[in-house]
Amino acid sequence: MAEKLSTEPYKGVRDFYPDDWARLQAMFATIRKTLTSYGYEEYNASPLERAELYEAKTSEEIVSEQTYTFTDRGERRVTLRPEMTPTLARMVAARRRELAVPLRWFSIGNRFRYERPQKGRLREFYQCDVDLLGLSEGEADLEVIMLVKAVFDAFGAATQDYRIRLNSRPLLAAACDAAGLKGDSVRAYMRLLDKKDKMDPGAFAQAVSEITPKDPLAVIADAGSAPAVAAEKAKLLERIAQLQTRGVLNAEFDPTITRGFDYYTGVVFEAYDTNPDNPRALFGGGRYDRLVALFGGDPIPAVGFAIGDVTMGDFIASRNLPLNGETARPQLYIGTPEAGDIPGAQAFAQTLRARAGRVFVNLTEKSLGDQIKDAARRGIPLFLAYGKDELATGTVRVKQLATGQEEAFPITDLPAHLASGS
RNA sequence: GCGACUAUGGUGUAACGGUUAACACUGGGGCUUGUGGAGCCCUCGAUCAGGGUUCGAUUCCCUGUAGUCGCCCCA
Repeated sequence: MAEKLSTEPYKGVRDFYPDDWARLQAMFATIRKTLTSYGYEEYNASPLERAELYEAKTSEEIVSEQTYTFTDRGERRVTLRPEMTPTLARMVAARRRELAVPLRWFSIGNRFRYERPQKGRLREFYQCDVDLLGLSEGEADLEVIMLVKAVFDAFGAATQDYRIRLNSRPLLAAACDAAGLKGDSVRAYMRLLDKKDKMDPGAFAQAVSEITPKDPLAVIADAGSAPAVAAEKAKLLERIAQLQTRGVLNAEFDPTITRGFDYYTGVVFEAYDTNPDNPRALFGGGRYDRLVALFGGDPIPAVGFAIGDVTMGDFIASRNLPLNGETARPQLYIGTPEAGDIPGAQAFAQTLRARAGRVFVNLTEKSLGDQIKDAARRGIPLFLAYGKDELATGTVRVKQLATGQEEAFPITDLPAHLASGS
């Protein structure tokens, strides 16, 4: 070995040691349970996609500079998926005639972005994408936003812990139109709007005046002068009122919510942490009615959102919400007084494993006392020795490490629940 | 892509430009060969990399790398 290998993970990505992975899996389990209870089904796909999939709907510049893209040995350009929605649209379009719409689908997996890592942003992160496809605006939008609340509820978050801020792309478009904005200046204005929260009011007003004499936000505030704006605004406010009656009490209209992406065609929304120290978007999504049609055929309208593991993890930690991430630990440590006891102990363990026990057998030559210490250090709650004494008496003594209490059982009749942790 | 700050055993910290880089935890071993985590003893283990200044660099300077935080971007 000429040079020592680094133990650091690659830039911007994380290692998940068993405790870390268990915590992440616990988060996913909560989300998965909530979504499946609403009839949503899980799908998945390879993280490798053809680069054209992203080039089709966004600029080549973004694909080349902010994705992991390479050319394979067959001269195909390949991208590590930076998001799931194009993959979803591709999969749905491929089987559009055989899938039963409306589709309620979700997917949990990793995404890759080639960017400078910073707070809440890594080069690989996990995300859960939730989508409802095949229905136009209306009830589908409401259900999806109710799902946002359901997921927060499942984590034990209170209504005042977060806010759901809604806006409408058609409303923004109508307001920009009424203010006389066109083309590039619409884009510039939207970018500015997205940053309004971070800017002081004077700077914002100054920046707006450099783009347009008339601020579209003022048009939205006083919609009376523009019928198209008034209609879109009324529709959105009506939707928020409907959410209120369905128990989503923290939904509110926020005309500064834009979402960075072009494919949204209707409602857009973000769930924000109300903790002022963590003013981050926890969930984000919206309606995209024309994306599936990029693959040909009739358009399939869709609405959905995504939950990121980093921001959600920060939220859970900052609120001290419970997350039981230890369920996969072994529950029973079988000690072996002599090395010759191991084959018998393994056979005995096998009877427990067959009944869902999480159990392992000591393979070291440590003394029995050291084996108990070892079990305690590993956080395994139960210990039993399996050697000549047990074989002679036909009983095993199960010791609870936490209390030191022991209970004797016949070898042939050890309750399976002891080892399965329930 | 741009900028700021940071970098010492596995972890957390110390060391004025000057002895053998210190301490705690962790790890390994022992006291202790069929039932405990304590305690005591022993022990492994580090100056991110490369240049420069200097009699002498963990310390000062430069470059690189990595981390953190901003900007850009945000799917």
